[in-house]
Amino acid sequence: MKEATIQDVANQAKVSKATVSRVLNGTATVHPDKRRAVLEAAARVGFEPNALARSLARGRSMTIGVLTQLIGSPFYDAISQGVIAGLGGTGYSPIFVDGQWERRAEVTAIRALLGRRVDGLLLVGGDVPGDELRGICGKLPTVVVGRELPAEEHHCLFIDNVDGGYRATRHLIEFGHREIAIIRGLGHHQDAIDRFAGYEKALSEAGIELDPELVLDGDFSAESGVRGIEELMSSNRRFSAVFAANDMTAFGARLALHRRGKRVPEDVSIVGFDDQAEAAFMTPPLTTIRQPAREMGAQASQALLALIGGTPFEALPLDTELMVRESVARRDHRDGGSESDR
Amino acid sequence: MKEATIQDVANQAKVSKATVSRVLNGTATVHPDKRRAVLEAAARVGFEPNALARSLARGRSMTIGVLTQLIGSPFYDAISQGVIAGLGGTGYSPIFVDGQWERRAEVTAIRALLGRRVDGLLLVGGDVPGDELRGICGKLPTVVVGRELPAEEHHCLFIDNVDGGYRATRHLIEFGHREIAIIRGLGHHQDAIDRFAGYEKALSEAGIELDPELVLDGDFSAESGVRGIEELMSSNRRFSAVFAANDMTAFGARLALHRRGKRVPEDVSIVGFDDQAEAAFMTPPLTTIRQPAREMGAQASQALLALIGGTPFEALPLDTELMVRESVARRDHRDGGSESDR
DNA sequence: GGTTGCTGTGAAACCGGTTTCAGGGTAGCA
DNA sequence: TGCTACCCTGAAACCGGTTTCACAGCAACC
Repeated sequence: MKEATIQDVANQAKVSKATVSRVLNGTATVHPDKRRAVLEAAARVGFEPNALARSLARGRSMTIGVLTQLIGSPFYDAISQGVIAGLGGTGYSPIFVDGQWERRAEVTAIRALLGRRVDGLLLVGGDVPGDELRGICGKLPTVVVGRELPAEEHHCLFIDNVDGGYRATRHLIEFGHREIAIIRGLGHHQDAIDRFAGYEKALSEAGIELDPELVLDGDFSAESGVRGIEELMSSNRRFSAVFAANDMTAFGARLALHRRGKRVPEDVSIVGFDDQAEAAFMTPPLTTIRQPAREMGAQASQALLALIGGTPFEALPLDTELMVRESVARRDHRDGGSESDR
Repeated sequence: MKEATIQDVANQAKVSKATVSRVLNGTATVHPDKRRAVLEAAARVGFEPNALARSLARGRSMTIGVLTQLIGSPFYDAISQGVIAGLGGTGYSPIFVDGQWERRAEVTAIRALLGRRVDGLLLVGGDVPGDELRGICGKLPTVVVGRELPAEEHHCLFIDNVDGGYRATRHLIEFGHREIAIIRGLGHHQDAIDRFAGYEKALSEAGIELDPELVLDGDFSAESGVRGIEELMSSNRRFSAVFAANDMTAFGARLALHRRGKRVPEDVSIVGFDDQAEAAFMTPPLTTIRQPAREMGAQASQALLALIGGTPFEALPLDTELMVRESVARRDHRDGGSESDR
C-alpha cells in the first residue's frame, strides 16, 4: 500500500490539490466548509506530506548537513550530540556524514551533502583548508565548530586553545610547580599545537626554561597518557606535575602513576583538558580546562539557523573555564626534589 | 547563482535530458561521442545531481532515519557513532532525530522521518511499545538496537542484560563475596530491571538471601553511584562488593569509597557494566561487563541495509563479555567482616 | 526488396508537492 | 444597473530528476 498523496486527499474532499495545499500550509484563506472537508479527508487517509516533493518545490530541504570526524573523541562526540539537541523541534533535521579526519573523504562527504541540497553546513572540526572550503560550498550558510578558520566569511565557533593551555599551566605554576611535564596531543592537530603554545607561554612568563625532556608526544588517547608517564619515569627526569592534552590522556597518566606507586596529587599533580563527564569522578577528581562541547554544538546549530534565516550572526569567542578539583596539590620549594615517594 | 541542472548539461552537450540521465547512471548504452560530450558538459558546469529530485523520481531517498535518545549516556552515544560509521560509504546517509526517552516526542520524531521518506528506520533504544510502533511505520524496514521488542517482526539487536547482570554478580560470588550491594539503574528502564534480575538470579543460585538494604536506587549517573555508597555507608550494613548498573555509576561509587577511605579492591570490590572507554583507565582499572556498543550500531546499520535490499536478516543474539581487570579482589571467609579498614 | 530485429535517441509522462495565474462569484459603491 | 474590488478556487506550470514509449536508422535474413 502506497502512502496517501495530496491528490488522494483532494479527491476525497472534492477539491483541487491546490486547495489542499493551501489548507495544510495556511498560505491562503479557504472557505470554512472546504477547509473542514480537507482536514477530515487528510485525517481519514492518514496523509503525511512527502517532504522530498515539498523540498523540491520549495527549494528548501529543511535539512542541515553535519560533517563530523569520528575519531571517537569524547569532545567531538559531545559536540555532535549538542547539534542534534540544538536542532530538535526546529523543523530542521541533521544529516551526518563522516570525514575521518581525511581531506579527500571530507570533500566527498561535503559533496554528498550538497547533492542532498542541505540548507546549511555544520562542520565539526575537520581538515579542509578554508579557501578550498569556500570553493566547494560557495554561498551556502556554513558554521564551523571546534576549529578556527582564517577565512572569516565562514563563521567559526571555537575556544582559545592557547589560552586554555596557558591557564592550565599557570594554575600549576601558581601552586608552586616548576617541573611541569606535558603530554601533547596529536602532532599535526591544531588544538594540540595551540595548547602546547599556551604551555610554553606560561612557562616563559614565569621564567621557567622549557625542558625538552618534559615534553612527551601523545595522541589524545588514554594509552598515550600511560606511555607518556612510562617514558618520563624511565628517563629519571624529575617532575612534579603533568599537563595532559585532554582528559583521556590525563586518565591514562593517572593510572600509570598509580602503577608506579606515585600518589596524585601528593607526589604528582595533573591537569587535563575538556572536562568530559568522567573527569569529575576520577580519583581524585580531575582539575581540568572545561570546554563546553555540548553547548558549542547546540549554539553552533542555533547560529546556523540564524544564518539561514538571514540574521547576520556574530561569532562571539567562547570561554574555557578552569575547573579546580583535587588533582593538583600545592608544592613547597623547601627541597627541590620530587622524590618524596610514599 | 543556481546549481546547474540536468537541463543545463543537456543544452551544453546538445542532447536531451534523457540521454544525460542515461550516461550519468549508465542505465543504457549511448553513442561514445555523445557520451563524451555529456561527460564533458557535466564536468564543465560542475553538475551535481539534485538528490531530492532523484529520490522523488526513483521512490528511494537513500536515507536512513535514526531515532536516538539523547540522555547523554555513553552507551547510546557510542551506538549512534557506530551507526554513522557503519553507513559510511554505502550511499545511504543517516538522519537523526531525538526521542528524549519520551513517548510522544518519539512518535512525532518518527513521523517526521516518515515524512522524509526514509528507506529504513533505526531505533536506538526508545520507549514506544512494539505494537504501536508497527502501526506507525507499517512495512518500513526497521531495526531496533539496544532494546528487545516482543513483536519479532521488527528486528532487534540487543544484548542479554539478565545474563550480563548474572555474570557480573557471579564473578563477585566466585571471588568469595557474599555481601554484594547493587546500585540499580533508572527504575522503569528495562535494562536496569534485567540487570537486577540477573543479580537476583546469581544470588539465589548461590544460596545467598537478597538483602533489601543492599539494593540502592540509581539512575545510571555517576552521582547516583556516589549517593548509593553514601546511603550504604550510613546504614552501617556491611558489604564487600558493589555491582553498579553501569560504568558511570561505578565511577561515582569508586570515588565515594575513596572519600570514605575505603580501598578498591582491597576493602570493596566493584563491577560495572558497559565497558566504556574510560573503564580500563579507572584506578584501579574497572572490571566490567562489556557491551559492544559501537559494533552494535555498525551491525545494526548493516542489518538494516540488508533488510532494505530484501535479504531476510537474522538477528543473532549479541554476547556480553566479562572484562576482568583489577577492581575485584578475592575475599577470604576467615572472618566474616569487612571492617578491615586501613 | 520487404520484413524482422536491434540500437540509440528524444518527447513526454511521471514522482508529489507548491505557486502562479486567470476567472467566477459576490459585495460595495456610484 | 454597471463597474470595480476582493475573495475563493481550480487549472496548469514548475521544481529536477527518471523512465516509458515511440520511432528513426541500420543490419540481417528470407
